[in-house]
Amino acid sequence: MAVHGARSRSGGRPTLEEVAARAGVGRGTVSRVINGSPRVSDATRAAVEAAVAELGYVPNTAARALAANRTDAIALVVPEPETRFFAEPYFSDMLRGVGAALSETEMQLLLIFAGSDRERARLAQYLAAHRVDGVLLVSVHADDPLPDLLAQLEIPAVISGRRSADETLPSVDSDNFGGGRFAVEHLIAQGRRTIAHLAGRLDVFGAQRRVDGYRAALREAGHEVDERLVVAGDFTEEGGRRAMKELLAVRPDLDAVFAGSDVMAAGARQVLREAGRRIPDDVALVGYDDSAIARHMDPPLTSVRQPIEDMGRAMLDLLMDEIADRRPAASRGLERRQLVLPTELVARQSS
Amino acid sequence: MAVHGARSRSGGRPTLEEVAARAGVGRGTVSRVINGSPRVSDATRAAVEAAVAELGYVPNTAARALAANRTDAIALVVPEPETRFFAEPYFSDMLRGVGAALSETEMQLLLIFAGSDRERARLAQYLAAHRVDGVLLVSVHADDPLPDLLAQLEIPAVISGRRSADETLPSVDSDNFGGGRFAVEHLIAQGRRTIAHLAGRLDVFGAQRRVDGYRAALREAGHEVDERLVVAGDFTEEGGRRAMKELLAVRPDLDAVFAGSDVMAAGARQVLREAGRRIPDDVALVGYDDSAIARHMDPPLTSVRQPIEDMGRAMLDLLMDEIADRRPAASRGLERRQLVLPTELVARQSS
DNA sequence: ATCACCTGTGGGAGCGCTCCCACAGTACCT
DNA sequence: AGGTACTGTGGGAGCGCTCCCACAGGTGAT
Repeated sequence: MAVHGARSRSGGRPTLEEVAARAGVGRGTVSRVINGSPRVSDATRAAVEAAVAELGYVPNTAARALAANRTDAIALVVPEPETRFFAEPYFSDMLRGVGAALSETEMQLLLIFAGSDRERARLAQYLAAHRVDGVLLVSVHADDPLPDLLAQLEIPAVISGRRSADETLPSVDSDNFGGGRFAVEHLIAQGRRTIAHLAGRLDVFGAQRRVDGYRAALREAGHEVDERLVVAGDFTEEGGRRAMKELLAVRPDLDAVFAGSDVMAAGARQVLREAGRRIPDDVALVGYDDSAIARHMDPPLTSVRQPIEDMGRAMLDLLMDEIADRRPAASRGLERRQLVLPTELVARQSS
Repeated sequence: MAVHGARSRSGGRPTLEEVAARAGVGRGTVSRVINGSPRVSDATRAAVEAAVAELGYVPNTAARALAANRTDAIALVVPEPETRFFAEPYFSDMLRGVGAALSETEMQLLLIFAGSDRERARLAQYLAAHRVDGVLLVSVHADDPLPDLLAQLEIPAVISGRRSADETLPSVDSDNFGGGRFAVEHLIAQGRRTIAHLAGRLDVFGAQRRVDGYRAALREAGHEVDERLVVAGDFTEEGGRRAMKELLAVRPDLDAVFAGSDVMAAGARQVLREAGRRIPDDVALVGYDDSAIARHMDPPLTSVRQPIEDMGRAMLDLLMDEIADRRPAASRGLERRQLVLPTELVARQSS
């Protein structure tokens, strides 16, 4: 038994018990001080804090998680093939926002990719094991089974964007409708008459809303909406090229293009240039996302900016609320749990 | 005591004990099966596996961590203000490599930013609490105290790049010397005579090595090295502009520029264009990193590519080895623990 | 003085695993 | 026949916390 008593497997780190002995109090009292309980006298608290400092005590997370049945960790789940995700600043900005908000808490962040089937299976294991207290879901498609899995496991989750107009999960979205409208209003104000729209994937709700905004702006300005001017790309550069060629074939007289992403705008620019159209002289071009590509394009691309960092921050705040208020979910409405943040136009030389 | 017996705080998830009862074996045997011990008969193993499947058993990570004193988690620590990091594809590619390698293990990945002092303090807490089994260090400066802290806490770590020629940590680097040399050899092959170098921060070892490669290529080709042609930037666009102006003032006859990063090349391009130099006709331009910016620049930028994804993968492999082989560190040499991966030139229209 | 009720505190029990000792059973030697 | 050495198995002890019950000592009403 001496063997057991002496093994000290945790690398000699002090335990609660040792802190308690040092401070001359009981284990429970130290626990109370560590966890900020008010039911401790000032003198005792000071003594414990001194002992903690002297010993360099740091709580053992695993023991705490086991005893309290929580993990103090949340996951940011990216259900995309990672490639697309990193191509745009969307992800990094969001991560920055989350990170900033996170640093005000004791939570830690796990980054989980769930692009491949294999990664999906791993994720399901993680969640089933309740290794996180909550989940941030980024860029989820309408038919993704993940939200259902989360609901079934009763794991709090917040989604970025909405899957449809009647999203059921707590969510943080940006004003895609407004973004589309701003872009088109701007082009109209510049005197453009024939404005095309390179839409994103229409099964993405946000992309759909941008189209709605495009149409609304045209109508409000008294322009008629020619549906041939709306061609769906798939958010990629190649998709942008393809759609732009189609557009040019159908309406060679167009004098402005609003693309649903900067990457698609980059594809469109190539095609326009090859067709001998000057930007912005012959055709004005507006992108979406305000990414690095927009700033470095030639000419620099006018683009619609979403406050992605703020969205990340807001998502974390919402999630923390979800985790904290574990009352029966039905007792609260969705009103306060769905945010829509504003978008803005960043004008550059392409329009 | 009925109260305690019935509380089932883990949300009704099955425990090892329950699996054991179901399979008609002891706790230890189930543990052996779960952990892949060979000391279990085939029949028993099958019975346990059946019970695991029927019950949907998933091990409790916290309990395992507590009992075994390991966490099955590693951290990717980014000691940079996040901003710079995401601006380049470096980070995302590395993360992709790490992620790919990770999916072959049971480990989970924590992403930790340690840019601000506040974040640093948090990180120190994490590490002191041994919340991870190992650390991947990305983009560490020569004078960073982090590696020492890690060594002191005896936490395995692998670093990307080297802090100096005699790096002590296990590391994965790319061939910066070769990269610099390829760029300059390429320019010489194109018939360029006066080749300038926009260097990065010279306190970054990799940037220094690129300069060495630049000099070596010139010498090997019998060119003389004019030190006025080497100006240090700071990896930023603004730094690129500043350095390019300086270069143009000192040697207006230059006909090629090798920039230590694509972002600096973008800055240089602006200045060159303002000075009326055509690219590549008057001045050839080569960047470094082969980032998205390179592909979208006008004209598309020739750039040196590092196999960053492979580096990420290699870093994880090394780290797993470090975690596994916990023999006295002195018993192994550094030879097998420092990798240098090749770089290659991606030629485009700017040269 | 008696009771009720606070505040502050100590410590037992338990979280779900892993580790390891003990031991039954079998196989192979001398 | 008796040893020796495996292989496979069960289960006690323990990891370091949190939760919560028990209780001491004080305060104020009766």
